Amino acid sequence: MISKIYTLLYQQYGPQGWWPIQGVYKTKKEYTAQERWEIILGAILTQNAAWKNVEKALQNLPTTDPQVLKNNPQVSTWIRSAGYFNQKTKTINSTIAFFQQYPTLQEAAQDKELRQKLLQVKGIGPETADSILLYALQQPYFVVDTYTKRIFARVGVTKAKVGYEKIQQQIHKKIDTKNFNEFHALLVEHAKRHCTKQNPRCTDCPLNRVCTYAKTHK
DNA sequence: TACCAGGTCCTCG
DNA sequence: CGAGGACATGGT
Repeated sequence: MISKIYTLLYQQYGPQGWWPIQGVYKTKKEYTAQERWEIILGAILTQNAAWKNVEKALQNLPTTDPQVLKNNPQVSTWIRSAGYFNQKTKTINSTIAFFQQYPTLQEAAQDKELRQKLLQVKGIGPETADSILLYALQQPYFVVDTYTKRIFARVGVTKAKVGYEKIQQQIHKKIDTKNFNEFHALLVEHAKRHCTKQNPRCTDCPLNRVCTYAKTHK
């Protein structure tokens, strides 16, 4: 069923080309350090926030250079629009300090225990850690977000309340590593276009033939 | 007005 | 563990 969801969404929406920063990354395979930091910052800023507000915050930053941002008192005002700006400022500082133990981000990516270590950083939970690993460092971890949980629960793949690692493992078993990036992006697009929290649009939903929720909510 | 948006931490039972 | 509250802005 998980593979079927991927196929149906890909047929409907086509390649998404994430991570979504003003279209810049859509054709790139290798990122510069500056671009990787922009992704890391975006991953932190988007915690329970609308992406539009995150973009605004990123545009307010004069740079994504961690040396400039670290412990910079202006950061909390620059990122204000993303919400929770006091917490996120601390998380940004902690994350910059964390990565400074590595010579480069590329070398951090070689650390086999990087995920576990990232989860020790206050403010970095499983979703943010996996967003950093997958999108900034190209490591094979699927990003489970609120959209993934909602769509899977409605379709009937998972129970309403299943843990993060559990649902991630199911996806890791069924989806090819090279498509983790694309699948997550497709789920986000689908959640916004059809599988909204309130009043989902099931009538013309590309998943309605395989969805438990759609069958009971016409 | 109330609710939602690509979470995480802390506390309590 | 799991539930519940705190953290904060901007759009509808």
